[in-house]
Parts: sequence; C-alpha cells; structure tokens
Amino acid sequence: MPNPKRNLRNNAAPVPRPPPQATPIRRKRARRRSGGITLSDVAKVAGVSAITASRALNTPALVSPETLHRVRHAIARTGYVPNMLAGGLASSRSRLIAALVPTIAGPVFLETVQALTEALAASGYQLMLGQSGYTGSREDALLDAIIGRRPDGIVLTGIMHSAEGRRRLLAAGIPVVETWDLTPTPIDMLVGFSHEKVGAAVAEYLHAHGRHRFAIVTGDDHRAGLRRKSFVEAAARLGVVNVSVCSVPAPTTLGSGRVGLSDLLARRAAIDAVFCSSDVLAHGVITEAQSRGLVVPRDLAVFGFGDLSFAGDIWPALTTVRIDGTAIGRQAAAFIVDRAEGRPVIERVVDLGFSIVERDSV
Amino acid sequence: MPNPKRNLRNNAAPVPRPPPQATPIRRKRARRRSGGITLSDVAKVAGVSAITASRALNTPALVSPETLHRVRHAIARTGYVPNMLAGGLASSRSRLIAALVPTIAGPVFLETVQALTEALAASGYQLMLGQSGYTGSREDALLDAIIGRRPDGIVLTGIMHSAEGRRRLLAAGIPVVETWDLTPTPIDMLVGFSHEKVGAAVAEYLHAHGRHRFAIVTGDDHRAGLRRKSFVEAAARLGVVNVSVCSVPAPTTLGSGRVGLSDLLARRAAIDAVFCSSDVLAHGVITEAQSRGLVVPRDLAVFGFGDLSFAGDIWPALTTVRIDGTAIGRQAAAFIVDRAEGRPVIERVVDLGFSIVERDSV
DNA sequence: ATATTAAATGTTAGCGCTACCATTCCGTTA
DNA sequence: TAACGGAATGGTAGCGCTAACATTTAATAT
Repeated sequence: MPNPKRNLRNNAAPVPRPPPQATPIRRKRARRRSGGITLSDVAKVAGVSAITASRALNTPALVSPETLHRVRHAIARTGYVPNMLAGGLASSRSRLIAALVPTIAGPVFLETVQALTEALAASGYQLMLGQSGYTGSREDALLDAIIGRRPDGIVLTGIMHSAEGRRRLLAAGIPVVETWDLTPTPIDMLVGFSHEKVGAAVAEYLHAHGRHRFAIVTGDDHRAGLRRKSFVEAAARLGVVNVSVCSVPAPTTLGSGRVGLSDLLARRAAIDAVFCSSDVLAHGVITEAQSRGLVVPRDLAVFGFGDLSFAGDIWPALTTVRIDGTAIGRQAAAFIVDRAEGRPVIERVVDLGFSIVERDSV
Repeated sequence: MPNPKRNLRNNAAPVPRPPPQATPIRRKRARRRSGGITLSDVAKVAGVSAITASRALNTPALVSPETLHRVRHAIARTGYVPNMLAGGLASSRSRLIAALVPTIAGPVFLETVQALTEALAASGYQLMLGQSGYTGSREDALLDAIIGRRPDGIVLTGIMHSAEGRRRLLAAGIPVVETWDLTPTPIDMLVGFSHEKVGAAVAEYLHAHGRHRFAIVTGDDHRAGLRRKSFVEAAARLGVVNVSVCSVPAPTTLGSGRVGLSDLLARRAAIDAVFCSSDVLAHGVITEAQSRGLVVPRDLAVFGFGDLSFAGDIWPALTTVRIDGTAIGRQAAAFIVDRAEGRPVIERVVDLGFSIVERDSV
C-alpha cells in the first residue's frame, strides 16, 4: 500500500526522505508546523540551544551578556514573536488575567478596567475582558470559556456570582479578586468599599443641608440595593420616614433617569431631594427637572454616585459620591500579580472607602 | 548515585515504579502535571480513548450517540474544562479574536465591541480587548502581546496603525478587519462608512435648515479630521466660507465640549450652528450654551455625531449622525469567523453608510 | 459471495515551549 | 593540589491537546 504523501502547507525546505534502511517499517509522517518562526529558529540563528534562547527571554539574568545580545539580535532579525499558547502550556503560566464586568456599556467600571489594564500590562500581563450581563444567566458559560484559557487570575467587578460559579472558580484554583464591594464572605481577595456606609452618609448629608423629603431613583442591581437600604434606614433615624423609591432596570441610562423623575412626580409625592444610584441617572433626573422648569438645586436637590468624568461639567455641576475606580483597579492588579508571581498575600481585604464631592446640585 | 524521587504535586494514583530491569540506565523523571483534570481523565472515566473524547467535544457528528452521551456524562462528573492553550497549540486555532480600540473610555466604539463580543461568542470565539491609546505609541508593543496569543483574527477599530504595525500583522498571517473607516488601502478586510460623506451631508443639512455661520468643535483624531475637512469644503461650495474650528484633544468629553464653545464664543465669531465630532462634545456645547442663557436651537444649532444612547434623552434632544455600530461589529465578526473557519471572503469591503437623526437641537 | 465504502474508534507523533536535571568550565577555599 | 561551589549552557521529556494516519466493524454495491 503506497503512502500518500500530503505535504500541505509545508513551505519549509523539503526534508530529504530518509533512506529506506533496514529499520522497522516506521515512516516519517508529514510535519505540520504552522509555518511561523519559532524559538528554535531564533536559537539556531543565534548559535545557541533553544533553552538558552528561552532563558534570554524569560530570565535574562541567567544568561551571559554576550549570549543575551546574540539572541536579541537574532530575535530582531527574524521578527520572532513568542507563542504564548505554547509557553503557557509548558509553564502553567498564561500571563493572562481575566476580568468579569456586567457590561462595558455603563461607564461605571471603565475607570477600574482601564487602571487594571495598565497596571497589568506594566507587569507583563494581559487583560481579557468578559461581559456577563447583569442577569447572571450567561455567567456560568462565560466562566467556562475563561477558565479554559487558564488565566493566572480573575477579577470580578460588581458581579453577583452564582454558588455554582464560586465552586468552579475555587475548583480551578485560580486567584480571584472581587471588587467594588465589601462582602463578608469573599472567595479569595477583595478590594472595595462599603455600600452601606455610602447610603447612610448621603442621607446624613442631605439632612444636614436642610432637605427632609427624600426620594430615590435606583438601578435594580445588588449593590445599588445595598445603598438604597442603608439610605432609607439612615433617613428613618433622622426622622425622614416616607422615602419614595423608583427602581429602573440596570444598566442605568440618562433616559431611565428622566423616566424615574417623571414617575416620582406622577405620584404627587412631595420631594425635595433625590439620591440616584449612578451619575448617569442623576444626569437624567436633572435633565427631566429642567425640561419641566424646575430649578436644581432650589426646587430639587440631586445626588449622584460614581463621580464619572462628566459629573463636574454638567450644569449645575453634580454633587456626588466619589469612588476611586483607578485605585481599585490598581490594587486588584497588585493582588493578582503578587499571587501570580508566587508572593503570598497576607492582608486579603482592602477597603478603599469613598468621599463626597460637593458641587452645585444639592 | 541514588535517584532523588521528587513526586511533587502528583495526586494521581501512584504509578508503580517500573522494576529496575536490565534496561539501560534511563530513569523516569518526575511528572509535573499541573493538577487539573485532563481530557485523558475524562476519556478514562468514559471508557474511550482520548481522541474520541476530543471528538465528542469538537466534532460530535463523528461520534456515535451512545459514546457521546458517555463522554458528556464523564465531563459533567469530573467538572472538566478544556485547556484551550493546549488545544490552540495543537490545532493552530486559538478561538481567540483580538480587538484593538483607542480607548474604551469613549463610548463611541462600545456598541461595536459589544456586538462583536456577542456575535463571536455565538460562534464559540472569545474576544480579547486591547487599548492602544490615541497616540499610537504603545500600539506596536501591544501588537506583539496580541500576536503572541496567536489569535484567529484581529479587529482594528478606529486605529491609525503604523507602517511597522501593518507589516507585523501581514507577517503574522492573521486575518484583519479594519472598521469605522473606508480607507482606500485596507490591510485585509474592511467594514465602515465614508467620513467624507458625513461631513458633506451635515453641512448640506445645516444649510438647508437656514444656518449660514458654521463652526466646528472636533476631537483631534484622524477620522474626525476627515469629517471636518469635507464639512468645510462642502460649506465653501454652499457659500459658507468662514468656518470657525476649535480642536480639542481626543478622547472627547463633555467638559471639552464646554471649553470648545467658550473658546469659539471668546473669538467673537458670529456663529449659528456647531458641528461636533462626537455626541459627547455636542452635549458639552449644549450645556455650555444653556449655562450662558443661550437657547438651543433658537440661538445656536448643535449637530452631534454617533447617536449614542443618551442623544435622544438630553434636552433638547440631539440631532446627530447615526452610525450603526452594532451592524459594524456584526459584520466584522462575520468576516473574521468566515476566515477562521476557512470559508473564503470574496467581497472584502463593506460600506454600511450612515443616517441623519433629526431631533430638536437644529 | 466478494469487493467497496462508510462510520466509529484507536495509535502515534507532534504543536512550541519550559521544568528538571546534567554537564562543563571556571575561580575559591581548605 | 584536590575538593568545592557557582555561573553558564545544554539534553530530554513532557505540558494537554489534536492532525494524520491506521484499524475495525457494519452496511452497501457488484
């Protein structure tokens, strides 16, 4: 039976067929190199072994300066780009970090993601972004897709992870950082702030500024719910009992803020202050108020959350809660990198707190 | 010399030491399995070979229904998650698609990225997002990091890629889709619209609506420059010669829109219409106008670009250019998937056009 | 009844890289 | 002078998976 030699895609120098010696009938099968330049090619050009070339890239301290130079030269000449699939497989270190956010459409987490990206890149890691949606339905499937890439760490941002998800994460043995929240039962590491304290602080602030009829326009996600609850409780402590609540679906938009205020006003509830679960929502509330001839803050105080980039630029400038998303991202990156490099992380929970930015809308 | 047997991390059933026969002195070296569950484990549980288990996952049509069921059961029992590093290495198909955007902070490309993510996920691919910044300085380094992951495709979104970048991309042999632009010399595939036509259309629209003193507030990126140029040219054709131009750094913000209008007004130029290079900028211009007591559109017409989610909700509702970012993302995904699956792409350039959304700001 | 084909499964050998050892060649130390 | 130790480099065997074959069995055509 003749051996059909398909030598597809093999544009390398044709390997001379080994002479049919008295060796047992063992035919060389067609190679299937993907065609790119490999470390061995570089090593050959540099006149060293593959492993030395590898060391020149990964642990240059172990290589003599002269060899290092030769290898670097060879890399430049050949245009070699390391195959991180192969490297990750061999070393069990993918240098990939995954981040899970509900959505990138809402600008809330962008600052964190941005800081994360940069801090990780500085350490030679790359971020892979996954969107789970606020519902959590796709979360488990997404989690498998992520775990399949064997990331060196996972950053969970504002996610209500399912019990099943927690289990898989734990089973995979991947370092996890949860952010934007301070749950009492973190999976692994945690960097965030207390949503309860935010709610209480805002209620106290409004009260101290002479407001007594509170309302809330809030997205229906978990963390916003935490803030709402503590806001209402703090209000009650201050003697403000009837807090009108209007809930809108997450992610929040300027439009849903307008709808929220309309809704509140339609109830004929007497209100003089609105706490919104996001700056975007607050912006919508202000817009709606203005379109109705209400003057902010004279007729209505509006309080935001997030201190997004536009908060200081809208008119009137928005009084809001500032969360340092950049610091969160940086701290998360530090956690992950420490763990990935094998350094132990002692203090696994960091509370970054928040601050109130006083501007013109209250 | 005694053989120090380090059996680190090997929690599998202890392999019985092969009897020290008269074989040449070839010691088994310690295994270094990373500890997870592998396809072989699944195959063992299912009572089939590894390759059959692989087929059950990747090409279930080639496996008998009964075997398929057994394998699936075994996967569920073991909690197996395929190692895509290994799979990608073996098959030269990473099932990873990279997207390069200037920044995710600007909401302009979010719609496209979102659509891309979803369309790719539906085909079993995952998106990896890279931010190059508007400057392009980090672009080449980022490109190497991306090529190193051996993605099956790359989507360039609103990028001014360097010549060196183009070369590397071409050399890597990875399918490329450029988006949001209609350059005459695409690298590979292209889906976008004509920025020149947009500029001309807006100028004509404003003129048709009785405006004669045009101004521009624009971000300083390449594509915005294209629109500006054709806007000015079309204006000249219509007899509007002195178009005041105010350029602000990209990415654009609400704040820079306010600054832009202030700047324009400070020049004491008589203007009755402003074309902005983004909706965010337009929003800033409107905000600044209102804070100065100007009434939009009576005193000043404002034209945006992008039709972002808030455009219809601000007050007055923004007249703008609609780009179907979702369609762009979907088409890009279709291109990439076709190529990744080996289907030829005949028509490599798609013009998705644009439309003008008439609202209340003109 | 035999040849032919298709369907289902198995065997082997890599994909490109790095961990784990082994080796060589110095300069120190006893 | 021999023994030792560190620095630099190399050989080999995988990491977990799949392409390219090979083999077996059942169904169909001649």
